[in-house]
Amino acid sequence: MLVRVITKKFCEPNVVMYSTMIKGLCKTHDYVRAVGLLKLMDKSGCKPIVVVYSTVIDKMVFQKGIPPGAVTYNSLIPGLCKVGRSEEASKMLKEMSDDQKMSPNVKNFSILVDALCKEGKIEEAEAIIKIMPERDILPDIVTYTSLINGYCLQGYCNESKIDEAMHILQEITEQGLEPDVVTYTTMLQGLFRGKRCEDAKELFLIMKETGCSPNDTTYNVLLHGCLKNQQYDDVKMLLVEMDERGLEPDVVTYTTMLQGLFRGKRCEDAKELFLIMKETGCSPNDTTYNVLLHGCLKNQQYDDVNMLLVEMDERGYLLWASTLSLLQSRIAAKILDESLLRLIGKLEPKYSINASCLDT
DNA sequence: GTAGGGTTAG
Repeated sequence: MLVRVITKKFCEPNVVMYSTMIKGLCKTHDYVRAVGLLKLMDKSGCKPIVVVYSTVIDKMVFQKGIPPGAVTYNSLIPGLCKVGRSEEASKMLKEMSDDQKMSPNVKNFSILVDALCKEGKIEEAEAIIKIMPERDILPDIVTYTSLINGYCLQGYCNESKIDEAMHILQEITEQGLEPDVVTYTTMLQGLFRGKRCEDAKELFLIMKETGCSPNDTTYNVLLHGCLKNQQYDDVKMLLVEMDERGLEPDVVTYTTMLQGLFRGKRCEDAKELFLIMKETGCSPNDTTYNVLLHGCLKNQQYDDVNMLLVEMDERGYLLWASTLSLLQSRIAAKILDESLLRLIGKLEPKYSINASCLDT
């Protein structure tokens, strides 16, 4: 296909190239290829994907009135969900189920369930799950994980939804479905969201007892949850476990931890963690340095300020406005020496017009 | 087809 040749030989195709090719395919009613190209475009991270998706979908279904085949259905249902048209996806899935020649599978249904849950339409998602067995399709662990996630997302404003998520987890386990690492991680995140740290720790133990191995996402969720809920003493424990399992926190996880420790006024722990981070070969980035500087300044820890500024300068990192103003106020108050101003001047953010905005 | 993340004044 042309797009593969272009990608291989020259460069990533841009949105104009994709759209032109997709339009051409639609003209010849080759919707299967058009949808295939849409998927490729989506994967490549081309931005206005939602608009193109909607255009193709409308051309196919609503203008031409072409009865979609199984392949088209399977591409269209996730497409409709992606652009927030889950009601149409729902209707399409019903049509598909009613058609004797086509048999939607658990994947088709799960995509819809997931989309509904993310839109907050839990009841509709549950209705879908209920009709699945009538069509001889059993919801699997992925289907239920999406449902649990749906409840957990609502737990932001309604903590009782977390209980409902736990209840579902218990129910499906009793039915003989085995929760996997994604299910547990989803539930753990929900429990932390509802500030239920003890329940989260207990579930984490159960998870490991049942032989489900936590992965790096699980640990990131745990670390984040513990720090947000001021459970500082668990951090070291979790880091040791990660190490034992050969998992390593990345720069975002370290920076999150540093920020959490500073917020809890655990400056010594934060400094120690920064050393560990460097020793393990995880390179701090500009956010890490700003978080560190910000944390030190707010906690009246001035010994390392000069060193951090020098390191930022060596790496070509800039100061955030908030960090800069903290520095300036400390200098004005004669807490920090004026001689720092020369260095700070080099690290001040410079504002410029982003040329790429003018490209299109 | 399912889970995660860092900046925002005193």
